[in-house]
Amino acid sequence: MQKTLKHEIKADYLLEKGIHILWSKGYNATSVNDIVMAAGVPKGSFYFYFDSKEDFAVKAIEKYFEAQFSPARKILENEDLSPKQRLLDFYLYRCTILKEEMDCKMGCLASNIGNEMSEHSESIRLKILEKETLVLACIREVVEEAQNRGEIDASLVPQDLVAFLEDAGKGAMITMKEMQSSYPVDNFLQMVNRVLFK
Amino acid sequence: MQKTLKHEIKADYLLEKGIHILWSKGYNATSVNDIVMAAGVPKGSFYFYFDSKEDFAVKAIEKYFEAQFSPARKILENEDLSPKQRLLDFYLYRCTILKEEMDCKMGCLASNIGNEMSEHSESIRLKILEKETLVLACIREVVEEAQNRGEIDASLVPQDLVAFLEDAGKGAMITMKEMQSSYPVDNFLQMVNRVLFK
DNA sequence: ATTAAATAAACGACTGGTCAACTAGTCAAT
DNA sequence: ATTGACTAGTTGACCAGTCGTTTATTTAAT
Repeated sequence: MQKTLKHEIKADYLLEKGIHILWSKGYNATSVNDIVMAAGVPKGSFYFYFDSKEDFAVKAIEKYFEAQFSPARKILENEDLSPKQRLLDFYLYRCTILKEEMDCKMGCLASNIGNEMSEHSESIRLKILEKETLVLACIREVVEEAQNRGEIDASLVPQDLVAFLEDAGKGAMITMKEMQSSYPVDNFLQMVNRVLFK
Repeated sequence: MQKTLKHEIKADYLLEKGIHILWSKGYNATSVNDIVMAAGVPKGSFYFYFDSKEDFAVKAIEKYFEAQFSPARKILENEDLSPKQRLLDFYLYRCTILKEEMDCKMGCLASNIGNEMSEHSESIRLKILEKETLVLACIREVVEEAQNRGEIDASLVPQDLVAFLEDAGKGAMITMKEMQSSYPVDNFLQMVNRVLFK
């Protein structure tokens, strides 16, 4: 068991170092060499901890979601605030991260890799789908709560509304990368306010 | 000048054959070999017609926009219909293309390449930005017309509305690829109707 | 004769992945 | 307590193949 723990720790270290490269350069432009060099680990070790580059990417996506979504989820589940306020805070938080932490240039790892690889790697596609479904479910719960309280137009189908908002955010993120400006994300936020408050 | 014409024709032929590969596989996963093999042309010729792979991509994006946006633009400029109806038709048309012609798997070349390459190729980034700005302007014109006629809520800033809709469509397209389902795009369309009709 | 165009071969660099040799530590049997 | 078998972990050389690009040369049209 000690071995297994140690194994996991080092695999996690590789992931930690590799995620940012994968995030910034995408899948195909990131080489196994890039990853092991960033981690200061010989190439052979990589294949002791991961079956393949694809396997690494799948695990990187998993780790990415855990790291990124956890704090956002806390906002969503903060019982001190009204559901609607939680939703607004949630989107504000995520947009702020996008803009500030990543200089409007990196977007979201899952979205980047998903767009690049969905057609060509089923395991990557399914992993992203799995995680995004989870995120959608969390948001939808709060939307339903808000509708029950009459804070949000109850004629909107929660699933559809949430899917639309997530997609709109996704698109704004990509345009943000293209423009290297925060305008699309700011605009998205303003529109979210408008939709949710209408 | 005859030479130049012939030159252009063959360059165009290369582009035509290469665009679909670039579209489907993305930039990094598409090799110059893939392109010349698809066109049945020896590799050396490629570099007679294009400075580099990057140059090829830039020109492919240009050609792609011309081919894809032209018919959509006609819908937008059809004076027989009201501006609002034109907008609805326009989005319906583009979504239909996305779903049917490409089996929910390919999305939009510009969006794919933009997301993959914006951070790493300034020439690609700027070309996409240029073309998308043009598209935005065309749509905005019709929105303004619709607002003047009172068909669309005049309190919405046209630029912001159009940017938001385009981004939402972009995001829906990516999710469509991830889900391999038309739901995101159908949902987008329904939401557009809701926003424009409100 | 001039020159655009076409071509195959080759370039060095790099790719994802393999592998046999090696180290260090564990544990059971002596 | 010491041994030897075993094993998790480590390592860099190496593989066959591909990458984007360049080149020298040939072909074809003017």
